[in-house]
Amino acid sequence: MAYWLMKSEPTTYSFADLKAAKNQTTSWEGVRNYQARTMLRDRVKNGDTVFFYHSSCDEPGVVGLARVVREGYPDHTAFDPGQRYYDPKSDPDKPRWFMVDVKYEREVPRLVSLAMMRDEPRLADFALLRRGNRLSVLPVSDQHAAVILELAGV
DNA sequence: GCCAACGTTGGC
DNA sequence: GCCAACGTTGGC
Repeated sequence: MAYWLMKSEPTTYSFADLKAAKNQTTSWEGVRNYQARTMLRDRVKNGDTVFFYHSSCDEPGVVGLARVVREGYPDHTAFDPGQRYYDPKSDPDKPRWFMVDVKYEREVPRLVSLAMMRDEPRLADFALLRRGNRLSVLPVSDQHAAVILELAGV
């Protein structure tokens, strides 16, 4: 099983929103970056663990764990002109964007802030911490995942 | 609100 | 194919 980190702005969709969602599950829609798209389509698998990361907020960091419960399928929000994530170039017959479903797993005993991760030498080469990183879906190695879980008190 | 770091778009 | 302009992300 692999580990992933997925970013969400809590004002848009928070970990609490996921916990309160129907079946505590949501589709991870709206990813409009090709690198992230390819991961969602081809690499994210059922049962994988997701680190739920809050971005653009008071204390950015990993706030909880989720699990992948449905593998990549077309992101239909790209087909609807009324939607925020509409993309006229995505054709239902040849979808450009993909999403997965994730399910709430647990909160972490301690929020793992971005600052904490930056201070952790064992995370020095973690992609999230690289300058200018803007990917909203990131692979997390087993080694990095173990460190994050340790910092989280899991 | 500022700004660095990208990604995308479109003229040529 | 190049590259300037523009838009977005996201920390601070």
